[in-house]
Amino acid sequence: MKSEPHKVFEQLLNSKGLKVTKQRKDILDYLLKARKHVTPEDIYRDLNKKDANIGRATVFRTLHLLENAGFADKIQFADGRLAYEHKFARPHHDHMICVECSGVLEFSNATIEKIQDEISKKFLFKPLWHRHEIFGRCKKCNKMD
Amino acid sequence: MKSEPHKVFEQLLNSKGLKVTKQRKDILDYLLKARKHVTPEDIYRDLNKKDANIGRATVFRTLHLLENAGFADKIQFADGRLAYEHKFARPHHDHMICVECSGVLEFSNATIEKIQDEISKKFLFKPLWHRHEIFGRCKKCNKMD
DNA sequence: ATGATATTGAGAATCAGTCTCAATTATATA
DNA sequence: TATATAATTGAGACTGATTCTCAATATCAT
Repeated sequence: MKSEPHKVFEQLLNSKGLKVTKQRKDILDYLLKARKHVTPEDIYRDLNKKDANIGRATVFRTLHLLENAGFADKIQFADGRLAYEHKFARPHHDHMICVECSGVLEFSNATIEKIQDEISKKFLFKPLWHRHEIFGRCKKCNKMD
Repeated sequence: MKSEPHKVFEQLLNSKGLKVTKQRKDILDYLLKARKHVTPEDIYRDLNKKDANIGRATVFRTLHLLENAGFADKIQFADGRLAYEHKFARPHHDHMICVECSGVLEFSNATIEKIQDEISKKFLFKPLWHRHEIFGRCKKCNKMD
């Protein structure tokens, strides 16, 4: 049986006249099962380990599709590498990113969000999305100094 | 006569056993005079228009140097392009970035900064720097829709 | 001025991401 | 189910940004 996210994804594809392909399902699956942020290269490598072969281009194309549909979000590590996470049944949150181990902690704060909106309004700026990342050393990496 | 930032920069170089070269001074100068965020390519192009020829590698090397020393900050536009600004006599601030025209507005808010610190403390995360960018449409670009 | 050392620019190399295009696959409809 | 149409695919060429390599050059302490 299909999981809810797969259903929702297929609805999106149908509504746009796009096709439900094995590759698209595999990539969504991979994101759903990942316990952490994954890079496009992770997806490419791991999916090719198994049966299917899947091109790099398809990985990027599908990630953009998911991102634009609001089903995935990306973050960027301190060295510039991009990584993705799915957004199904996950409320909005921002990240603390360890500069040593690239570990990611999540946080969210209603007051910050509210102030952001007020600031935007004051500048007549229409916010579409934001990125709030705190870079530093996580508990573990901080100990080792 | 030398501006204060140049003095401070040369002190840094001396303290690290690095040399004060024409290229490094030119790049700092360029950043100090720029009225907006500039890309490495801007710097490369404009400095080569004049007398000096300066390599791309040197532009990147010097920007990293300035960034690590805390004399420059970078932001990233919606399409991923990087741009730099100097930080001399400029208090900390964050950015609103227009997804249409790449225009940048600055904001800063003490309450947000305070909450960030509290959150970090709660997670035993040692914050080093942060990036808080709101992407959207500026007043001008919003009108045109 | 000299010598030790850091820095430089040119161009090769790398890397992530995009593009092109012929072959393949999904889907609507007969 | 077979067929027609249009979207999708993977391979590999391409791009643009950044880094690397290295011989030539510039800085600086002496």
